[in-house]
Amino acid sequence: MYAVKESSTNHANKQGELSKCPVTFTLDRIGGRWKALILYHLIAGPQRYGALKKLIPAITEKMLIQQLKELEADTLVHREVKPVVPPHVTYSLTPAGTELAPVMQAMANWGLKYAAVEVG
Amino acid sequence: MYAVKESSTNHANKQGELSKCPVTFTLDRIGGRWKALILYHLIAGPQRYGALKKLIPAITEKMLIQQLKELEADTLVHREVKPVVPPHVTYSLTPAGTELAPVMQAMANWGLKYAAVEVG
DNA sequence: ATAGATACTTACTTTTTGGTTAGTACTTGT
DNA sequence: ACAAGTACTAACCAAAAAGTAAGTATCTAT
Repeated sequence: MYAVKESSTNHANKQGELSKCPVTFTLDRIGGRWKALILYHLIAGPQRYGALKKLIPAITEKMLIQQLKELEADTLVHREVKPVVPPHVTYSLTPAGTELAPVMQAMANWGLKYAAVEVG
Repeated sequence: MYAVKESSTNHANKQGELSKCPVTFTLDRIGGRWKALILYHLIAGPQRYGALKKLIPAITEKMLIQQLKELEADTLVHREVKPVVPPHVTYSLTPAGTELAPVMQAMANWGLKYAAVEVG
């Protein structure tokens, strides 16, 4: 016979939630499938909405806009609208977004090295 | 009246999938809510399963083990079992995992800086 | 005999994320 | 009058990720 299990639930563990570690803080803003990728493509400079769509062909319009909005809300990207028709909207990194560049750059470096390993 | 929409679906865009960018490659292995955090806590050195659980109180056992397994399958972490009872299992970074440290370190740096901004 | 320690495993449910498909606004050029 | 171009928006549904709660194995110490 075995003793009754104490529980390994998230709820029971939530006590530690407030004392978040810095990595968790960052992950909360740039985690997910798309955000780091979007930010990466903005490092080189501002991009129009349509340009981002082309740079990240796998993303759907819904996701691209949703993620851009969230990044904007977190003040990582800046959105600029030229009042013309058809619309002309440009996205760029804010200072806070720019300071994330090392993260994406490190990812790119690692990816370059190990993608090559797996192929070759 | 409007023209019929072409489609902005993922399927239609999948042509670009093979020519993956290096960031996507990296994200495929360390993306998600937990992996970067786990790797971060292994930078300082090998950790037992139970130690990781304490270092990351918000994670459930199921997730911790599942993520560790995936990281192991991607040869980012190494799992070592001492054949004793009770079990004694140690996780550590592989060379490939170690080379990801700059990513997590950059995240930690940014997190430290901007978490402070939000509070202060 | 049984409780304790450690590292898992499994079945099930909920939550979150993402995809599909369609539509809108507005102005210029034909 | 209408098609084209650009940047969205919204309703609905499916899939993936994560959470919950419980159980298992094995040896040591009591």
